[in-house]
Amino acid sequence: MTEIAGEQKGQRRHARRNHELLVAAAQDVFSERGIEASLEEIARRAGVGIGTLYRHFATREALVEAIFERRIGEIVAVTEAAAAEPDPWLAFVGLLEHTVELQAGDRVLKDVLMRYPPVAGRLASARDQMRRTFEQVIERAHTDGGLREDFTFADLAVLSWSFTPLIDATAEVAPNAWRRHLHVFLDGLRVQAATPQTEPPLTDEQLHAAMQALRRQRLGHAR
Amino acid sequence: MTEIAGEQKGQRRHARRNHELLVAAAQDVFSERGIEASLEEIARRAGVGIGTLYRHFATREALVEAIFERRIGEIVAVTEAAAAEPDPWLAFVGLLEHTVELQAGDRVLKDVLMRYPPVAGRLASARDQMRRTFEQVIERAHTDGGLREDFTFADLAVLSWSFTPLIDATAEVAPNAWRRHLHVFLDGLRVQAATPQTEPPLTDEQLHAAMQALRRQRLGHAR
DNA sequence: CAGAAACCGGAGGCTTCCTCCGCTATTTGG
DNA sequence: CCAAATAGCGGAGGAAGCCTCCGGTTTCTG
Repeated sequence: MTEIAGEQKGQRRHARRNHELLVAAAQDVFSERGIEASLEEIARRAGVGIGTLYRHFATREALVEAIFERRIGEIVAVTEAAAAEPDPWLAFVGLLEHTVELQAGDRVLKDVLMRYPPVAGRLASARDQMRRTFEQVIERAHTDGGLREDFTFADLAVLSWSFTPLIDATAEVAPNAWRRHLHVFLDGLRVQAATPQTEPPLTDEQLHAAMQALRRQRLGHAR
Repeated sequence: MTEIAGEQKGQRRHARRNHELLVAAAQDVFSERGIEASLEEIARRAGVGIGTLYRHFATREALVEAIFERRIGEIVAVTEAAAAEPDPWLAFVGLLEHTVELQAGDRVLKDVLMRYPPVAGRLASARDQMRRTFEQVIERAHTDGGLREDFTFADLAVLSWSFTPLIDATAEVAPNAWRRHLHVFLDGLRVQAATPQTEPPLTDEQLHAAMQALRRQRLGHAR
């Protein structure tokens, strides 16, 4: 179904060109209007028929994925750079800060992380790589950084979702407000502050289900 | 524009009846399908033409408001009950827990708080009353409950928004997951855990603007 | 250079939002 | 008690978006 952008012999020149025009137009339109922008407008802006858009990208998700294929390397690089900090606690804090900064600075990215969590598909391997990085940083912070022991990767995922409404609300008026929220949370994440938790962390299965629920609930129910 | 449900002399019997049918149908449909459910379906379910729906409730917001007019007293009561706890810290914790419980337990309420923050309108006085309650509880927790000094009402509002994605994602799979998140945050809110904040709290104006941004950004931009 | 494969674009069916207006039901004045 | 007035009803219809389908066009290949 989905076109794989390869170097197919029989592929017409304009097909590739249209593919790129569409991705570029989608990038523009999504960042102006949000991830729910009209696909017809994207086709119009790309100077292409709506049918062409749908042939290249069978779903809105496919279009989003194509946009992120361009940027995913950069995102992975940011997380790995943060992980390179030698002090375990500072690495942990930096990783969180840079992750949220990325979300706060790019509306499309934020929407994607919220609404189209990469539960599967071509971006999955990048996601897995990021997960490993996060887990290493958490591990280091546990053993030698003063991070409370009961904090898991799933907690981190959940935490990153929680910033979305805050970022949406304050983007125009106080674009750094999220830092205040994170600061308090970080104070609660130090081992000295920790008080026994009663609620267990999400298991991997629960986390996976939660990501899918997020995806479903966000836009439209009947599909 | 909006009908004021009074005891107008010249008002026909069926007008009032339809008003109630619509509110009841809206309650049902919104809780089944979410706050974005089709208004035409609400009209169908109420056994009424779409035109009638729009005459009674000029906008979706008006319909939402009418639903909450029924429940707002109960919500205020919950917050005041929590505030009645004598121990200042426990009162603060209980207030937060009960507020989030309310959101987690009622999909429509959660959506409303997120998407239609009562920035104005008939529900404003209830909102103001709740704000006073919250501020009193915060004040008590500051002076005698071990709450960190830099925590303000605006922080609390922002905090309550932050639960939405978490609740959405985990409602089916781990309906108490939000408690874990809140627990960490509360650990960070104790004065012993507090570390100096660099980012100032939102001012009232910023909070107001943030609420309006939330309202706008959520569903549809051009309206 | 012609046949074939790949590709294009938009018409059209469907859904939803919201407005407008002809019609019905209820009320009220004579 | 009967009509004129008026509050209220309901759905047709325009606008916009989603997605499918298919006749026509472009590009490649032999």
